[in-house]
Amino acid sequence: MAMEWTEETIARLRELWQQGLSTAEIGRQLSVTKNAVVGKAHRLGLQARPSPIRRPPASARAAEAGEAVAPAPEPVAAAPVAVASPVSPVVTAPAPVAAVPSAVVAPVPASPRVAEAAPAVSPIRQAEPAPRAPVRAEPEPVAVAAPAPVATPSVSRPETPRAPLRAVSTPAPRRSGLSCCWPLGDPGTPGFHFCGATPVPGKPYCSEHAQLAYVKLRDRRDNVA
DNA sequence: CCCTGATTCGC
DNA sequence: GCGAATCAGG
Repeated sequence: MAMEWTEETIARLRELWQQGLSTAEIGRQLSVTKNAVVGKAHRLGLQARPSPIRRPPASARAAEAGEAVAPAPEPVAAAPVAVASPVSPVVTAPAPVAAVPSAVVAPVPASPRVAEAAPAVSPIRQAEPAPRAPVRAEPEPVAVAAPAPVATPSVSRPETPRAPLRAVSTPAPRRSGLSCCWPLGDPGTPGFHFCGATPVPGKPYCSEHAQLAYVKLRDRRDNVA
C-alpha cells in the first residue's frame, strides 16, 4: 500500500508547499520522496511553482509520435493577451508568501548544535518572490537552515528513520483556526504531533517555533535519515 | 554533477 | 490514488 496521506500530512504538505519549500525539502520533512510530494501536490491541485523545465503537452507528443494528422492550427489568433497577470487565482498580493528562500527553511529535526551555530536570525524577509537561490550558489560559505526541533528535550535524536508515518492517531489540529505546525516528535511515532499554538500572522508557526524555523543551517540535505 | 519541478504510467 | 521512473531546465 502506498503512503497514507492523512489530514495532517496533507495539511503539512500544503503549508510547506505554500511556503515555497522545494519538493525535495518537503519530502524530507514528511519522509517521502519528492516525487510523492509532487504527485500529491498535483492531485491536490496545489498551484504549480515555477518549473525549471517546460514539457510539451502529452497531446503534442502523442500527435508527433503517432500521426501528423492535425497540425494544430491555432483556432484563435494569438491575440494580444494583454490584460492581467497570468495566473494568480489565489494570491492577491504580489508575493505574500512567496517564498522562503530555500536558504531559510525548515524545521527539520536536527541536532541542537545548530542553535549555537545560528542564533536565530531575524525572521527572514520573505518579501520578495525570490526565486530560489540554490544554497550552493550562495557566495557565502554559509548555508541554510535549521531547526532544532523537536521539543522533546529528552532525545538527542538518533536520526529519523524513514518512518511511513502511520498509526498516528490523528489528533488533527483541524484547520479551523490557525495552528502552529511545528512537528514535535518523530513522524510515525505515536507521540508525534504538531505544536498547535497560535501562529504568528503570515507564518505557519507560533512565535517560538518561528524563531527556530527561520534560522540558518549548514546542511539541509541530510538531516533525515 | 548537483539541484529543481512535471508528467507518465504501472501498480 | 500513489509514486518511481523519466524527462528536462538551471
